[in-house]
Amino acid sequence: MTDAPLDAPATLSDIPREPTQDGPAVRLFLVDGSGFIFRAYHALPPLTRKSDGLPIGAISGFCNMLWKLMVDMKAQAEAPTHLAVVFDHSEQTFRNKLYEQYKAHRPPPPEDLIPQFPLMRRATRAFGVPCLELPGYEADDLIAAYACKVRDAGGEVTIISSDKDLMQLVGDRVSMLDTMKNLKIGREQVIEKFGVPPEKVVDVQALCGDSVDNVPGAPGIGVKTAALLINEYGDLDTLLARAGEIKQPKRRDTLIAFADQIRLSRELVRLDCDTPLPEPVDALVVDDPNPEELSAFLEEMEFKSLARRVGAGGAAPAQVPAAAPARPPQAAIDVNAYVCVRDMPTLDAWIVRAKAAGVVAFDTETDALSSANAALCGISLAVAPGEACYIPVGHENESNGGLEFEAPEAIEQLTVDEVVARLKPLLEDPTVLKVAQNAKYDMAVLSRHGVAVAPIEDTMLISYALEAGLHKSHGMDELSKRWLEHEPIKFSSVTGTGKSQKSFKHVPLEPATCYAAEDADVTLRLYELLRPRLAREGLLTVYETLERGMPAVLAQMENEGIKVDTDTLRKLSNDFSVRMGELEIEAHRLAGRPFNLGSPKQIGEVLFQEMGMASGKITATGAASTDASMLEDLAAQGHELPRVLLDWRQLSKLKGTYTDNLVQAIADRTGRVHTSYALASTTTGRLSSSDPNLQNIPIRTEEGRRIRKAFIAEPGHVLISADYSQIELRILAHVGDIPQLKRAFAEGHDIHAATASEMFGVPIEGMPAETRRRAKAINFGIVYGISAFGLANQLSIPQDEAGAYIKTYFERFPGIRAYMDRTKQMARTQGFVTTIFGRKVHIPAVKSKSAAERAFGDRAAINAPIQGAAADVMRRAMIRMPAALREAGLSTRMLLQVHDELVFEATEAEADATIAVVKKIMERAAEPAVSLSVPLVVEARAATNWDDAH
DNA sequence: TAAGTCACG
DNA sequence: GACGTACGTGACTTAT
Repeated sequence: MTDAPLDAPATLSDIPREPTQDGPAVRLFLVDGSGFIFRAYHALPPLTRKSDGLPIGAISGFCNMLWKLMVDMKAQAEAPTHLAVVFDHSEQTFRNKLYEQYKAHRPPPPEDLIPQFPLMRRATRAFGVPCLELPGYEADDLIAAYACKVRDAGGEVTIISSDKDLMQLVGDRVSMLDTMKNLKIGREQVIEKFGVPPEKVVDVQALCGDSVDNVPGAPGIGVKTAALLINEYGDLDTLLARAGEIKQPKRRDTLIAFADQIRLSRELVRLDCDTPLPEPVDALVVDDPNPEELSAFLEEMEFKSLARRVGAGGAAPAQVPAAAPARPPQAAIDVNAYVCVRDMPTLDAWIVRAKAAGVVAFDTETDALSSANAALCGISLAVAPGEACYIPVGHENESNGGLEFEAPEAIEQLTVDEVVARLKPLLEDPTVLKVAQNAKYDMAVLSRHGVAVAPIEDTMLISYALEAGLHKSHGMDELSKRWLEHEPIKFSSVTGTGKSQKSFKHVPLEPATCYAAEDADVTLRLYELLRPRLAREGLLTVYETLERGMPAVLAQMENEGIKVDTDTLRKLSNDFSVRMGELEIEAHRLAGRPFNLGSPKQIGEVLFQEMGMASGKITATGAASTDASMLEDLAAQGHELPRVLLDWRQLSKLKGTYTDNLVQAIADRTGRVHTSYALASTTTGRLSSSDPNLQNIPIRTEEGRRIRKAFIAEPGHVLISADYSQIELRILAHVGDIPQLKRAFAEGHDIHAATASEMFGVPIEGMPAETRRRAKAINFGIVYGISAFGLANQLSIPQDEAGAYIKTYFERFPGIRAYMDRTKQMARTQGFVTTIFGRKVHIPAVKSKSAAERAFGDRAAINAPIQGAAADVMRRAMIRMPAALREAGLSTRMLLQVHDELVFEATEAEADATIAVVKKIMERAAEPAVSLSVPLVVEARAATNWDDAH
């Protein structure tokens, strides 16, 4: 923890606030910035920022004190209307011209305080408070000038300081406040300290001087004597004029001898009301901090607990602390309050409101589920909680199957083109933040209408950055129920389900408006609720660098699609059918009866009951397993049928999952296959691909590769596959700090052979293939959270032998053990683990009552930082890729991502240049956030089909 | 809708 | 010390 253990208040938002600038009376708070930071510095232990050791003790205290002040201020019956923090300017001041020695003997500030000075100003601005400073003047001069100005205009001033030099300013409407001691300093307190009222403090100070500031004063005269003299003679000028009357010879002589020095001292301590004002008083009006700026700053400083407190307050209007349960956070969601926009003036009015708000949530409705073919039905906007509209553009009356004689009456709505044209400037306006739930979908749809939505935030990804692993879904319905305690209208309830389900374009405008506008409304509410948590929970950087840029990139990839060779796939499908038929006949012959080869249950009956083969392991439900490894075992025992079943299964899988369906998946619009990537479906940060899944296209078998060959480039183009070599093991070597592995990677050795060599003490040259295979299995096992059982299973060796390997591995690479132990520890104590890029992966299973589930959680915890970091690296590369290609003048398109591989389509002419750019971006993707201690290596190749590009 | 299986990293 | 057992996905088929 880097936070100051200072007492800080709970929240801002629940404290009633006076309207600012209401009436003429200005109530100004002026904070003495230097005073604040010196007190913070001395009050706190020397804290440093965890990530880089930057000293931040003073700035932490400063922030806590400032925040506490802001909260306390608002709690006052007559809350201040104006607030500023005043700083010394580091240059020489006019006092040095008067007296060279002024403040000359002051020791330099402590070394670890120096780097914190500039941060004070940033902190102040981050809290939304004006900073005041002026070259040639001290903070005290500015404080005096503002205090005089406001006081003379009939306002009130409170100076937040305990500096005695400022006490001369105290008066009827000017007081001081020592926030550390919670003391108000008024006229009485000044008299107590100086023995004179505030207006005579300067005279006393001129006499007694100040050793700290090197104000000379009169030698031998202290505060008591000075006050006595001033009270006796009325003021300094009178005293000096009548010095000869003083009875005590020493005092008399001193005052006469040092009269000039005393007058000089008075000039040095006197604060001048005529100091120019760098900002008008009006500029100091109290304002709430910009939550984003403040969050970003606090996160950068790594002030977690303050960020939490701050975020719980003003930044999140929707979040109500437990203290105020009676008041609902926002107006309840009322779907009947939404507006259906069907004319231009109304649309324009909403656009104006969105611009004024600076933030607009939006959602697109389309006539299909997958974005590849979807046409726009309408767009909804939300400009404030509860204030949302729906703009239909593509709704139609449902035809009655052509039974009517006349065409159905057209629906009165704006056209797609005019609405898009009108919304485009808003959606692309850099000063208006757009918010969407699963922005990728909306961006894909809109990009087909020539709209590049930016800047954009995604509530789904915010939830994912915050809580990956805690929930299966980060979909809007779940988020709404989870955070707003509101169940949105179900899509199926407006479209119907099953056979009678209709396209959204056929939904009547009234229910369509309720449904669509509610989505935008909910999205905006979720945004206001979740977004402040990012900074508060230290995940802003993760979100900004690993999540936020992805929707645009993926939308583009999905829209691009990839070409597949229909003929090849059809031929394959036929070929597979024929061979499956042959295998089926053979299987029935061997079984002695027909049975369904696709039914594990029937296979079990045939193999284990009728043919009497020994059943091995059982499935979760207690049935005898017939999976591939089981069938392999039986085949190895000399049985014929299992081999036939294995062959049939392979072909069945390939045909059913790939050949037939890929052809079906070709979109009419483009003639290409468009997958859909899920950004928030895995726990580790990986993507997933579906409809169709293009991340599991076969490659491991010869038959399978024939399918991969059907993924092709357009004529005159090539596909380029670029994949990270051993990225997970490289990350393991880095996080586990394994010198041998790091060296092997640095020198470009075969990592599995090097592992085997290290473990078994055999040279790499002439190493038996089996030895390397075992090391390879162990390396993979480690990444998965190894167990003797799992390794034994994988290698088909006895469990104790596998256990011995693991033991040897840990002895040779003790860093791995340490990594595993600390990772498990972290998971168990915090409930989550993190990647080197800061991504959080929650592992709730580690807290389970079941030992089995806990063990499962342990393994997931070991794997997540490795798999997750690899995913982080890939995301960074992907986000940077489009600009890098563009800047290189290349027209190359990124098409697919398969975890550690990217697939591009380039013209033949641009292939080589593309490979160079792609390799560079991918290999440097970790930088500058993380400096890996192993090189990242990318292998890239171009060919006309995907298989040959490997 | 669950279970079993298997394609991928 | 017992507990099931490599990590992360999606899609298909059968069976309920």
